[in-house]
Amino acid sequence: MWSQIAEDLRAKITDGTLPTDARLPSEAELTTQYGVARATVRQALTALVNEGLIVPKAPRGYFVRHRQPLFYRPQTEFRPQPKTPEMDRFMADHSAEGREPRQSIDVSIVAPPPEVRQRLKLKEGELAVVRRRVRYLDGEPYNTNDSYFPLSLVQDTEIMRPVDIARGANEVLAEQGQEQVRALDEIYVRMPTPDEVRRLDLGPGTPIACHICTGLTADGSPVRVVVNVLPGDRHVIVFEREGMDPASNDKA
Amino acid sequence: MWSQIAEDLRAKITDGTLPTDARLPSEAELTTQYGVARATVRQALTALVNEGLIVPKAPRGYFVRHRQPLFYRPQTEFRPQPKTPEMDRFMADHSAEGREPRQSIDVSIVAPPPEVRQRLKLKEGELAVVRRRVRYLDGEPYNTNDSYFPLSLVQDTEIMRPVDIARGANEVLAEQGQEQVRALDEIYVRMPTPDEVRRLDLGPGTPIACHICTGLTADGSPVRVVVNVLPGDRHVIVFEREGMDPASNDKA
DNA sequence: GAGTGGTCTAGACCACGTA
DNA sequence: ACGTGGTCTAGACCACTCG
Repeated sequence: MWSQIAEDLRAKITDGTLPTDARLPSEAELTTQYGVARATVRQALTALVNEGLIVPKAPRGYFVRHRQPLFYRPQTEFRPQPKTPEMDRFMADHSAEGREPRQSIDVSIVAPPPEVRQRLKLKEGELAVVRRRVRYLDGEPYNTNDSYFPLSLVQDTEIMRPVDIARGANEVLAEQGQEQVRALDEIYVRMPTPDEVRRLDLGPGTPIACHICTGLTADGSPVRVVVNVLPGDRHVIVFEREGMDPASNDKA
Repeated sequence: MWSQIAEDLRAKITDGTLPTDARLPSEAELTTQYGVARATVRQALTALVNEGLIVPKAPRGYFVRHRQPLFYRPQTEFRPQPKTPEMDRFMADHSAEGREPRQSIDVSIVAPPPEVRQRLKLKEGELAVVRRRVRYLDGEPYNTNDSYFPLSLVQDTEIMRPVDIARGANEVLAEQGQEQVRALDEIYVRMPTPDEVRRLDLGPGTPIACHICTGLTADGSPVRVVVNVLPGDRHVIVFEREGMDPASNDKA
């Protein structure tokens, strides 16, 4: 039974018999060891791969994956904070720590995907400007950050140029009379699309958090939608709260 | 090539040719249709299952999975809110909406798992009280909520009884001179353990968010750790913010 | 060249719902 | 009774990397 083999190996991983980065027995070894066909061993190993516990490295074997808190990076994203002007916060946060942050920016005019179109309250066919970015840390892709703006609001502004905006996009929006004063954050958890796998170089068994942030003006009309894709193996979302009720929906 | 088959089917799902709940062609049909062996078709289908796109239903076929926002449930968890006394917020929130909330409670004394032990700053071997709960909505498991307290703090209090605590656990802690005034929230995204799959009845390809909340007193010592496990297909984490900087670490 | 995983074939038997 | 997916076998060839 393949699930038995998987269970054995899983136990050895979680109890430390097979530590991080250790090499598992080869498929051939496991077939003789358990006296089953190779496909059966393979099914067990595939299960562990999809659980995110191990990773197959081409012609060298299966290896125990790095444990979760690899990048134990408290994201300041969800902690209300004073503005950090002059520089993108991602860059500022991480370059202060001996890491090497880098990002690619790419600006284009697109028909926004449905989930963005709805949040921006655009009609079918209306266009948006998207600033698509991939952030890297020490050369590894860390997350993506796609900011969508209604084309009508930002046409001919700095936002359409594929470089950092030193003042921040909010300033630019404010100049257009579209100051953003409120935001709605939604976080979805799901498996990545093949596109996301490519863009972020995700291993198998790596789920992602999709953080969609909708920025609103004082009168409640949306002026931007930011879609962040955060690979689960590289992110811990952290925030602090003051106040009495810590356990969230927990009272007892 | 199995990835070609997967791509074909994936396209049909995302473009709506195969809508939600539609039945895919059977493995046998696909083998003749593509002229390949069954195992090859199977590999393609398994990939889609692990992406969370389809679900195999025992002897009836593969079906397109419900789309993400099944329970489009704004969680109030992350929005600082006034206390709702008298009743567990989970129950209050959802019974107000024609849903049927239910929860099981089970209290025990345990050696806490490492991630809890560290956050409670307990020494190796020190014990904790855990109130383990599974929340159900309309009969389906919705999430789990395990609250850990240092045994020394809550011995012989209401917290050790396996029933709702009307006043809320915070009140009880406060009476012990351990009022919680601050909290640290961490959210991890990963694939579930087999345990979690059982407890929450998770389908394949369903990642989870693990929300760990550490409650602190005024002097910074931890008094409780709550581990919430939120299945990705049943949760959208939502919160609102006031203030200028909506796009999180996004400035440009 | 040897060993690895990646892919594929062509069978087989089973449990299980549905008709 | 039949068709479904779930499991398993016993092979095969490949591309790749390593020593």
